[in-house]
Amino acid sequence: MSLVLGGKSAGRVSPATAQAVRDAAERLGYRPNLAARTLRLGSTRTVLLIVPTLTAPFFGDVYRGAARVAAEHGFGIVAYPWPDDAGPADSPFAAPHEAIDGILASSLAADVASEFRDTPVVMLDSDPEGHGSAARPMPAVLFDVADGMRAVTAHLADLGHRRIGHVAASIDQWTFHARGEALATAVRALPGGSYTRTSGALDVGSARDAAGLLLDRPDRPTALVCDDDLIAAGAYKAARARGLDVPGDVSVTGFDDVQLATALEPELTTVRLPAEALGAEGMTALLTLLKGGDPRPRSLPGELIIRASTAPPARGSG
Amino acid sequence: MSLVLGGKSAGRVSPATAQAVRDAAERLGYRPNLAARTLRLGSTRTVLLIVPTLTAPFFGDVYRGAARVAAEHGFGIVAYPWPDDAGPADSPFAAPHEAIDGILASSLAADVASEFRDTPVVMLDSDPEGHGSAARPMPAVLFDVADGMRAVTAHLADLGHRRIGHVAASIDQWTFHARGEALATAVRALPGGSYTRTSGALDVGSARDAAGLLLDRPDRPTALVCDDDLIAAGAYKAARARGLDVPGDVSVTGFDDVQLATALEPELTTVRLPAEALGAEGMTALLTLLKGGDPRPRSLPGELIIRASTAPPARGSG
DNA sequence: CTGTTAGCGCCTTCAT
DNA sequence: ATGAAGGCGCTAACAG
Repeated sequence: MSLVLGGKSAGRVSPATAQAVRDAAERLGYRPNLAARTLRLGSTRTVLLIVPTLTAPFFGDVYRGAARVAAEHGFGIVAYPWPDDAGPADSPFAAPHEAIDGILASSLAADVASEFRDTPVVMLDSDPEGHGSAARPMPAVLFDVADGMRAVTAHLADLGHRRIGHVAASIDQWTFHARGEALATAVRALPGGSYTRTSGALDVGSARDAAGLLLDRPDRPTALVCDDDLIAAGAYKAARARGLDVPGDVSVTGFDDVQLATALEPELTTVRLPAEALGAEGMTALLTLLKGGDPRPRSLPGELIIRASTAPPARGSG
Repeated sequence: MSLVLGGKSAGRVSPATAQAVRDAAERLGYRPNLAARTLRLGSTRTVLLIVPTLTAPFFGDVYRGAARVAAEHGFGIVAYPWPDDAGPADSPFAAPHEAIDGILASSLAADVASEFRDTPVVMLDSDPEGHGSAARPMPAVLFDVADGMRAVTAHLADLGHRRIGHVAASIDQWTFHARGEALATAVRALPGGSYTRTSGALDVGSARDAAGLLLDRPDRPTALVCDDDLIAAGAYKAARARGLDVPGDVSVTGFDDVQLATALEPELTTVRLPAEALGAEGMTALLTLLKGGDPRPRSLPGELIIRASTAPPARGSG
């Protein structure tokens, strides 16, 4: 009968019959029942993309990239926004667990990964090292944030900066840990380089206060490297509140290149991350994993976008 | 046997047996199979939340609100980011259609709603009137954007503004049409009020150019009302490029109160929309719809947040 | 080459 | 108060 619709008709049913069946199906508005198929096959051909609400600007691009390669393989993707303030405690996985074949977990806190022990998972922009009791590295696709931070440092060094302040995000995510380490290393490797650091929550007010601490030091940094673009907006405010010009008196850099970067005045020098590629590579890795393969780790380079928030340090302060 | 797990054991199985079964289930790591249950019941207890990628700032809050009331009724929610630039043409509904019980469609373009003729749907912040061939109003929960625009107008009028320019988003969404109409009406109702308007795409550059057109007019408006916060950022840029101070020379207002509003300098006067409530009310309406009821339309008021981007017009220009 | 059948795991009905 | 059985719609294996 309707095994035509499965696409298995090749060499089974006569083309004419096949067409007739298809026509009838179309006419009656027939739709294959997903639940029955899932029950029979034992797989849903659906993967769950977990994103943190807070870091959402990317989300659309990551989804698009993942959805594209998923579609090419007959998979669908649904998104789940992980509550920002939630540890692994309140796992909302009542339903999904049985309803999906795999998980793409983007930018999660270090220890939530342990939630999905029994479902294939690829970490995106997240700590590949397993945390908690049974530490075991997991497949991952990362942004090469270290390379991005080195590019930022090199750019500032070229301009003549040596005293560099880091306004960090006090968020327990791999990406921020990696950003901080890479920056500290790069600045300290600079001849005469000095690295100072404060941190705050991921909102404008906290970032302003954190940046202010750095700007009030006697040996005030000539450049503020911020963990992301929103923090950079806070740094702008701190500078302005002290009558300091950006970039005349302090250079400021961001990270991520979200829309905010060009909304600010002056426009922000920042690092653009290939979010869509992250989603696509992640889905590719998950597909490999589901086929029993062992996806090799990938790291996607960012791109330094130089705008108007960086300039040579004022004379006498460098 | 395991009908204990269905919670139907009350008055059927002895408590001791029930407990024994539950223990065994726990020990063996038993999980009910979702696909089988779905097949049997014919419902998935899952609803799809469709959000536009572009207007995503809200998304997290809408989801949270919807998920909360969904969970209270044993429903789960998955998110689907609708491609911004897509009309109804490339419907990606191959899979979801059969896998869900209902749809919450947020901030969609006017004509995409016709896609889901055969699935219960509640429109969020979207045109409740059916478009296309078979126009039929659909259940909806809206933001009372008209009220918000009236509040903006009243605030500006109180400050002494009469010549008000509207920097509109040229996006075919109910919310923007409604914002525009409400503003035009409110301004024209003002004694001596004059309303002028330009529009552009939803990005900073386009908004800057659009706002610039207004600022270059001989009878330059003393206040620029923007369709959303991002557009307001563009208006700031246009003003600054012309040596005009905000709010000294031009007042600027936004809409939505996203994070950007406080990242800008000066901080933006805007209208805060209750996104979480939108999600919650929407889910409640959908639940009613699924039970065969007829949810009554709701409209959720916003709140004018007065910050530093509005001030009385400069003397001689009002 | 084509049609028939068993059974995926669950819930509901009916028989004990 | 408990156990047995049918069937949801699909696909893969098998019989014709």
